[in-house]
Amino acid sequence: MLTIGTLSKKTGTKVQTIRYYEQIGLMPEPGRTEGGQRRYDNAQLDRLSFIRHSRQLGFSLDAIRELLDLSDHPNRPCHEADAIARRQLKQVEQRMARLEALRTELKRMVHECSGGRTADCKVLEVLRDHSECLTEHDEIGA
Amino acid sequence: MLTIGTLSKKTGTKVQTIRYYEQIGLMPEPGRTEGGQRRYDNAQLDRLSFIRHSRQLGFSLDAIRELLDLSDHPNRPCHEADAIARRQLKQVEQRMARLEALRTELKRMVHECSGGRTADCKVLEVLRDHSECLTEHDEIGA
DNA sequence: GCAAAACCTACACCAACTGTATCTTTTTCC
DNA sequence: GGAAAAAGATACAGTTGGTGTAGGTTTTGC
Repeated sequence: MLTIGTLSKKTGTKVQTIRYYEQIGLMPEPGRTEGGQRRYDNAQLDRLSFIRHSRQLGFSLDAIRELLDLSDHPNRPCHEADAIARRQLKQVEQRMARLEALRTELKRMVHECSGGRTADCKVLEVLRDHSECLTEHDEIGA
Repeated sequence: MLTIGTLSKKTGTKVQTIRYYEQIGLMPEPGRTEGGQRRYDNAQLDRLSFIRHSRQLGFSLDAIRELLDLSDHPNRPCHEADAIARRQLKQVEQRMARLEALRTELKRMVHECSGGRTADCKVLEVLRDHSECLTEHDEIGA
């Protein structure tokens, strides 16, 4: 029987986060002691590890919910899990492409800054004047 | 004299977002008509363009606040703006490195999935078993 | 048996918006 | 000029994925 603190250490998840996962229905309600404290078993430890690992791979909580559901039904065809992973891969590649463009632009800004007054600072100039922009970057957030 | 809708179209910013920027003090309070509607001038259009362009480059609203402040004081030395851009560049490079690792892992997952039952789905297996993991990916969020 | 550590609930807060409801102003068209 | 439609106003809730805090209870270790 594991306390929430032990689970927290074993999975690298904050205690509050575990309670949060329970609240949103991602983790099942665990058993309680007489005094009302949560106690977990190994199945729950595995489930939380699965969740954390998936989060580290960039899956959204919704995607993880789907994956857990698939994992709970071993007789269903596998292509759904594969599709989720493929979707995720596509997203990651899109993000990388966008970041690559931003990196180019930022490098240019930094290299052109000669260290004078802000009045003729290239960094600010580039930000002020969109037409200086070499790349198309119309999506926000990374 | 520009309406908020015109400003919205010209900068590709949602109307609500413009009002939100005003609320958090990033945009100044504009003039109003008799009836209470906002009216903007070109200076404000430029400022909003600056904000949007900076957001597209991944700067946080806090960083943009600093940059706007620098931009408002042309006699200050430029190295602060340069430092902000360098910080941003470093962040972008870190994100790219992390995404690169995730991409490798996801590719591996997708390629190994043979399309059988979820019981022996490689995608789920990888997520279940952290020890299969080729990369170190302990930071979350991208 | 008592202090300290770990736990409990409940709620507020973070970024950076977006969406909704309800109402008023402005524009457009006949 | 007057009706209808488009655009604007405020205020507040919701989004994602958590984190932080306050104030109280339970468990553990010596």
